[in-house]
Amino acid sequence: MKSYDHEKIDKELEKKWQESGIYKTKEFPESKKVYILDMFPYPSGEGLHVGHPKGYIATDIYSRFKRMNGFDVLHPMGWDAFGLPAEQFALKNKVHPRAAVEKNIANFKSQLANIGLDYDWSREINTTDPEFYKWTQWIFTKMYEKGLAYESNEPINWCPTCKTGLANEDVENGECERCHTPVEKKPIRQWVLKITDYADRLIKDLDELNWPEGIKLAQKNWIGKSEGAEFTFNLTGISGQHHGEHNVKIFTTRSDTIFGVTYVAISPLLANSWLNMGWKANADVKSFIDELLEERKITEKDYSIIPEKKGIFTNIYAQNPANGEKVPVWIANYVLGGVGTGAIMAVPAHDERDFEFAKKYNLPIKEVIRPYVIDTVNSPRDDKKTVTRTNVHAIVYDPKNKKYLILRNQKHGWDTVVIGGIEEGEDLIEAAKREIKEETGYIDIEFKRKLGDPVQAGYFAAHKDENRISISTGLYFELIGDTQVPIAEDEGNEILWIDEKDFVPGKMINSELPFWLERLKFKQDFAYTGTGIVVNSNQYDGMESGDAKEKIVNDLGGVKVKKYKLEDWVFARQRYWGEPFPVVRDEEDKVYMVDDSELPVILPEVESYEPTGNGESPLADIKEWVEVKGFITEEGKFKSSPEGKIFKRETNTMPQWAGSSWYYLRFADPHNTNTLIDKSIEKAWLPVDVYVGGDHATRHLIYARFWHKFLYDIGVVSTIEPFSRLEFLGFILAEDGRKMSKRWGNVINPDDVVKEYGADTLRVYEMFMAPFDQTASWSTTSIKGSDKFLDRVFALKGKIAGESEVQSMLHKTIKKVGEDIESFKFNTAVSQMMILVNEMEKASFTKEDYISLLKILAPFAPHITEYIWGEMGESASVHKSNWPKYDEKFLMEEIVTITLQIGGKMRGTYEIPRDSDEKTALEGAQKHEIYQKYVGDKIPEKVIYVQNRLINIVI
RNA sequence: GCCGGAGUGGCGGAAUGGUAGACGCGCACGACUCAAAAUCGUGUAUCGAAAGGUGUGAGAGUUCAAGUCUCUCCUCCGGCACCA
Repeated sequence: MKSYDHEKIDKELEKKWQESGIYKTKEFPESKKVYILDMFPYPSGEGLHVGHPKGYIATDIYSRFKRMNGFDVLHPMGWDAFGLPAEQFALKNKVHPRAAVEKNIANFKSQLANIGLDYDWSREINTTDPEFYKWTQWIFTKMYEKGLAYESNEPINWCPTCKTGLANEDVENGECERCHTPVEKKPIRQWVLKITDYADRLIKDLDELNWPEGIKLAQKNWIGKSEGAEFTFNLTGISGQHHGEHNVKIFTTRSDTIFGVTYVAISPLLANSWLNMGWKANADVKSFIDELLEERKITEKDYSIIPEKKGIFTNIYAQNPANGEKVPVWIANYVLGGVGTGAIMAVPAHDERDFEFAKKYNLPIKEVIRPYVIDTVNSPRDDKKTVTRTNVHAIVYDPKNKKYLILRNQKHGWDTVVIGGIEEGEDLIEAAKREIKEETGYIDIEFKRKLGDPVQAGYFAAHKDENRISISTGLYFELIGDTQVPIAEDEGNEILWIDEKDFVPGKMINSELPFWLERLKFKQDFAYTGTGIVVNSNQYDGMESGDAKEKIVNDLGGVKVKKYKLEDWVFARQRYWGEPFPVVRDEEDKVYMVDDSELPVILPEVESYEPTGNGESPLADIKEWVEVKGFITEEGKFKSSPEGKIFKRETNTMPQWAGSSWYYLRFADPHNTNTLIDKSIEKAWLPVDVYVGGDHATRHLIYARFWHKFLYDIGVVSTIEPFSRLEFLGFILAEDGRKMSKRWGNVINPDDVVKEYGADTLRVYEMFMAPFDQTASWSTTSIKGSDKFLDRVFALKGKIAGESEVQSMLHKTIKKVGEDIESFKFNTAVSQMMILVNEMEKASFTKEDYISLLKILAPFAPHITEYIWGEMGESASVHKSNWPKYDEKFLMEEIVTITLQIGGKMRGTYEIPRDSDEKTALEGAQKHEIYQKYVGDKIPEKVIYVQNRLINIVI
């Protein structure tokens, strides 16, 4: 039985807080401001499960904490209610989406209220409110004016189930992310936003954001910038009436490998367009193209299929602009039509895909990049001359004893493989065998294989006092007999057989060793895709990859190009429940933006809002809405007028992500009818200081950043990024480890938890159960610990005494809880308060101590702390009190416990006064029986003393 | 395949390079109770009778000292996926 009635307390206090308006945000911050924001929810019909409020509880704690520290806090909440989910819910339940949304919002609000969240509801916003979407439409017109919104008829992703076009971001593995139907390519008229114009800035500005690195990286990958160049290869042998240019453009990021091109490969799509332009290919080629195009249709639907590489020679040749060489042009299925120019220069020696293809069709492989390592231990020295040597590295392995043969240089202590130069008339293998014999005496060895092309290394050779550039070929031998002849010349080397575990970089001096090991272990035959020194490339020989890239592009007529994986944002949906576009067309189909004075363009009420599926929105059927009379103003905008001509409205609607791309601005100035946000208010409250939510790593968070940057460019906002800090939350799974879902019958409703344990217990448990950013499973038993904890806090009230024995722990706790809230480590904050409460139960404490505990617990458990606060006769509200200050002097104990280690092992502890010097600490240790036992009268070899912590006696 | 993140008791998890397992759940025993629940107390990594040994996915390394730093490998989760 609980010692307090949580149901009664919760209800009374929530009512009190609402009435007194203690969470009302000021229009302008008067002191330091903090804007803390949750990713606003889509109010689904299912209501909340216990996972949903986790982020809201965290922001609630954070904002209460900040408020107690003197900040003016903006902590609002609203609803992202347009879009497919709401519409589908409405269709299923045969209600109007607006009615469904209103009902769901009411339900959500009551559920949130149960948890004691401190939102200022006077700032509530809703993306489906015309006063809100007026500004969504307004932003669109500005984008159009700046050339960032355009119409396109290019084929786009189409979901046949949802009956709408989709953005790339809405497609997962070739399926619609909502219903998992394979998407099709369908050419329909679309509004598209030019997000690619902002691609560079979206990458660059990530640097300054305090976001989880993983999210930043995901965005970088999604934008997928690659810098390279386009080269033109002239074609010969292209027959027929091909009326295109007789050349092909290729895109590459590795211009430094252009001398290694041994064929050109084009995509089936490009081949097909050549056919359409009159290329007379032979029948085999034609049917092969058809085959590949068919295959592509399948792999576009199922992205998990990566078909075997195949191709066909076209009888066409392409001339390499670098060396004039004519190389065959192939059609290859691994070259994608939609990427780059749809054609590549193939460099099998340095690209794995080209390598695989070249192997299959017996195409030549030409090495042009040589791996290059600079020795980090014996780095080349500026003041020494440099000598280039070509040599062999003999790796000799004894399979019987599983050992490698090495030489240990006595003078320098180096371990090295057998290395030797190549003498006149010798081949590599002969040279290696001779060296092995001369330096180790072994003669019964068998050559197994060559370890790829040479590797170049730069190092300082101390024994010769010169820098060496060494171009080495690795050769692998196995020992077949023990016969050893006398060594020809003794260079002071010890001949050793060592274990595999010692034949590793770090133990061996050879900086080429990683290459040899990799080639020994994994790849007999491979493409080297790294960078290095350019070889076999005429005047570029000897340059480093990076320099060669630059120079080759400039010299050989390359055109520098930046490419992105990110594509422009397909912004129209052929559905009802979204923001209408502020767009009309005249009879010649010319497009006009609606004049600002006409905004918002209100979404009309309709009887049937089912999607048509023919690429038209349901709005197209409402003639009285679609047709509107008006005229075009001098600024080229549409204004309605009963006397005007007939125009037709755009009938697509905006996607779900439109409103959420800027909603955070509106919270700062939610009722402004003149402008999106007042300039001075924007300057005062923005940016969002802490943004909390999950999911959306690449969609919402890229779209919102894009819109924000645009609004910055047109002077609406004054910061280049919307969300300074992002805290990503981990989800709460059901007790069975699965997602909570009606389908599994494992949903835990927060209302039930609140009823059984109270809101505070729910809050404390959700914060305590795991680190905030980590996914964790709900536990119906573990929550009892949090419940018990609050009960014990309550019980402590009767134990207040006149003197305090808990000062040190209390101040330590104040410090830690504050720091942990600041860094979103709520689980350890709770645990620290538990430690304090445990101590308070055992020791005596004062009223002041107890008040401090209530204050630091208040953000986590606002109801019970406020209740006790009142019972104790304190005035006002605990939530209006100041965060207690901790005093450094209580953090330091007078007597410290020293860990006694003998030889690095923990053997015991003892106590000495704080800040004792080493002598005192050692004396303390020597008194210890453990010391006597392990050390006795022996003189320690070394004593390591870490003040106030530990002493380590090495013997 | 590539890029991230993570592997610690029966479970959730804690640990500025310095006593591994804090805190909580669970469990065991005890108290209270006719009894149970609730509550409180004690114990709880592992092997060992003990002394002591062993332990943070596996293996190496650096260090007086490694869960923590370095390398190799394994497993799980997330993202991207023939991007030239």
